[in-house]
Amino acid sequence: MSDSVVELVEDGPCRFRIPRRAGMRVDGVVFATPGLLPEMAGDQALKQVENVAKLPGIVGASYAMPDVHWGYGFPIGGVAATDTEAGGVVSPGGVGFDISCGVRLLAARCDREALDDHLELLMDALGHATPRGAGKGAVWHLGRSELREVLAEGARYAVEQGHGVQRDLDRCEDEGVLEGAAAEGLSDRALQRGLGQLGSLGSGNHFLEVQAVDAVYDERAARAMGFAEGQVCVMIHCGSRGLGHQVCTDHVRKMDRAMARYGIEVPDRQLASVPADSPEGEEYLAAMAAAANYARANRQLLTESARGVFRRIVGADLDLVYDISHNLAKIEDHQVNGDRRRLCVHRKGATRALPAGHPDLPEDLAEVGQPVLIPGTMGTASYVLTGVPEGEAWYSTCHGAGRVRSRHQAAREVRAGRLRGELAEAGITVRAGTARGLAEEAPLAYKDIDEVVAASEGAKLCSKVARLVPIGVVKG
DNA sequence: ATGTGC
Repeated sequence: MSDSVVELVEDGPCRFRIPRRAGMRVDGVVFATPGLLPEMAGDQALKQVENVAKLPGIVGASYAMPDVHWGYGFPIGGVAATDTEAGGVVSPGGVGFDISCGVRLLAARCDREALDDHLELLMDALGHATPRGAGKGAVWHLGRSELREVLAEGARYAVEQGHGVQRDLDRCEDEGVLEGAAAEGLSDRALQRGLGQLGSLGSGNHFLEVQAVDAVYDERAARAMGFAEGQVCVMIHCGSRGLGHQVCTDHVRKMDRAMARYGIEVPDRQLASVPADSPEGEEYLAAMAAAANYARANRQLLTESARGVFRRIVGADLDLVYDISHNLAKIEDHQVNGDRRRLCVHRKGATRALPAGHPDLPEDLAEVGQPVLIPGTMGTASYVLTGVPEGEAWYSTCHGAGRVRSRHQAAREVRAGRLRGELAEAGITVRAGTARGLAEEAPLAYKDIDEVVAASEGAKLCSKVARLVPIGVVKG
């Protein structure tokens, strides 16, 4: 089909536009440098940006972040907001299978020199204390009633049960709990999968990493966030495991059937969606919130197990810098053409980035903005950014490096043993789940994180606070 | 991402 070629117009620094044409309700906007545009053979990411622009009720534009790549229905690295008061839809594909997958950063009360003598011991202990791998759990074995509490109350319930401190809630997005969660709406299969996985990493690109602050670009922000150059940090990247996956599967199926009743047609079945304020839409948002709460509690429990290891081996405590999701739909108020509107903002592989002065920020971050946590790959840097007042795309930015090689292709090209050696030479020690998993996550399978962050900053989506480098990696 | 694919 000739119309499958996407027209892309250069439209300012780090910015391309996909002009509106037949069926599109808004433009597509791709924040990237030419070198970061998807070029993997068969990569349909830009076509997906165009498809998303056809969703009922979409406002602004169909946005793509510099780490954009091909995903289920929506591209990963996509942001789309719909007007809930004007028939705007919600789509599970706009959130992704790993609901509320996200990143949490902890600052250790020690500098990197403190690890010199016992890094291997520390990594062995972290590897031992961190359940991981497909289908594997869990730090906390739950009963059914406890699971319901986790789904309703998220990290707040974990902290109430003694797994954490008040600051863990103060520094978590939504203070640790997304309101409006309804565990009753979850299928028995979703609940069953959630029972045995709370406090586990999963697999793929999920990790727990010991890092050091390598450079600080914004001293004032770093101080307020709670870290300084040379300090040791722990970054945890994981999500809602099998439970979130099952919630997505269940609701894609339901919406696929319900769509016709609302007169909704989408260019790709993977974009299955219903009005956000319809019974099916509200049911999805409530189930999604429950999965998001599970993800936050999951990261909270992994935090507690890492804390135990750090106290025992290093004698240092870990303080939460922030916890932020990059796979979520949220109901948010925004200005649209001069009017305050209630939007359903889908961020899939994209991170909320609130600027200084935003009312949703905790008091001690009000003057510097929300920490935006961007994981690199296991051989490369990670970043802490913050939102900026210009913040287009409903205050959103990138979420990571973004894949450029498929898992299959990476596994074919990379030998795990050799990769492990290269990482060791670079001073990075790895505790891997499987050799295959390690190869699939090799740095060469991803875009250059430094370029992605530079493009995000160049597009005025965020501003750099600090760069972190890996020391030890626990891989799923 | 995922008890790794209809």
